[in-house]
Amino acid sequence: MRRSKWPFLPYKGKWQGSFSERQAMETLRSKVLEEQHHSETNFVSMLVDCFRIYGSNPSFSGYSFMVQHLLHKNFHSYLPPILDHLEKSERIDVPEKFFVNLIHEYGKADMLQEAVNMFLRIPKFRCSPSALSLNSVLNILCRKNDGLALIHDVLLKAPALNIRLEASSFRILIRALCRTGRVGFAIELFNIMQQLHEFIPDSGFYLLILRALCKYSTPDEVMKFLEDMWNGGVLPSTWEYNAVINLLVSKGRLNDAYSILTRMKVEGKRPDIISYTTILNGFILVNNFIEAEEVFDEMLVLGIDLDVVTYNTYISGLCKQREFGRAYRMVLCMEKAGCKPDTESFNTLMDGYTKAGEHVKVKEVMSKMLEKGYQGNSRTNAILIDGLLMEQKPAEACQMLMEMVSKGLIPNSATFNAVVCSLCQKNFLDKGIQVLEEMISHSIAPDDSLWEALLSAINLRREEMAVHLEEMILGGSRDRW
DNA sequence: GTAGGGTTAG
Repeated sequence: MRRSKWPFLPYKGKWQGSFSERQAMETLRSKVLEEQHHSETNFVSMLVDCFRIYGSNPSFSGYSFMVQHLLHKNFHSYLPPILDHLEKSERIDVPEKFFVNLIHEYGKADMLQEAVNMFLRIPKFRCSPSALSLNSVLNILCRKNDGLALIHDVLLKAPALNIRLEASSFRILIRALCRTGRVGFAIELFNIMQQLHEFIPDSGFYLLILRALCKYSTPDEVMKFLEDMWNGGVLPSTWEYNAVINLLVSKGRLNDAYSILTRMKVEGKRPDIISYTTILNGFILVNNFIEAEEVFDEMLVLGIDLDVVTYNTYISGLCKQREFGRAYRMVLCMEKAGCKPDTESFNTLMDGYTKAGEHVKVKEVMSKMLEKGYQGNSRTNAILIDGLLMEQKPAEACQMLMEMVSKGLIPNSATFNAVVCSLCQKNFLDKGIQVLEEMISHSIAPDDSLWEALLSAINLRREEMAVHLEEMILGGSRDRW
């Protein structure tokens, strides 16, 4: 519907009021725009004067406009006088939306205490706050770590403001607790919400907590909560089940992980490529190649389109079984099966050959990779360095590592540590220290074995020098002194 | 309606 262009709509029963307010607002708008701000600008009198010209007091729109203007200009410190004035304007009942916005803006400006104070002050503006205001303040407090400490106080004072906590408020709190890894408290609050406040949680609550448990908790806790969910008639999606499987696999609980896969099928949710690859990898990690093979076969039977991650995982399994022929063929043939290998496919194969001491084959795969147009990445180099260390060639490994660094490919701590250790053990103390300096400049922490190797190399050097010095002194004193 | 989540140097 089109709104009338004319301002002659009844406003508080008087169109004159509306008209003069419009004029005052126009004046205020232009005044604010042309005003060159300096520290002594008095925004309250600017507001009051604009309205006084037309014989009235500032309307709510006037206050609101001024507040918006100050927020827009980031003049937060000029707000208090305006707000004080609004508080004393007894004929204006301030709508709650105004405070929700203000609290949000204080949050954006990191003025958390001001936001809390504003929230607690709402009734003084002839407004009854609801869960809307409470949620807005909880939202900003939950986002920042500094804010979490203020939540307790806000919750304690909420009843005095006549605000009833709603499910949405609990959701904000539980989400914050989950995000910061305090899942135990989240579950506690979740229980309080159901028992004391008699809320029936929707599936969103369960999923929020389940996801956090997968990230921060133990398999037992996750399985326990999963039981609760099932009993509560809430079924996780494939997404959540995959997170559960991932946790179980990472803790070596392969049987539990596999039972989740079975459960998914019972619930009619088809486990996807992520579910299967995670389990496939799990069986390979614990050297259970028979089960791994079965999982892989099941994927093929179900017609799941294998992707490069699945292939790479499977290839790593073949390498662990020293089935290098099959692994090599798979890297070369997977493209025909509809999946282009990536650098990691070659890396996996090279890593397998390296661990088996097949250094000639490593070079062969490397040239194959380059021939096919793939560039090595930092892991390729790390694998090659590993090979050189195994061949007892620490100086060459060191050179390769330094070349990597100069190209901006920063190896991880394991590679750095291994190179420094080998250098020290072979008595290349200076080179070792040079690499150590490089590590430290990239904030990579040396591990205990490195310090040990370094110290024994230093001791060895000291003994050599002591012997050398002794010989020098004994030899020289005879003639000169 | 979609991506995301899964491998991978110890």
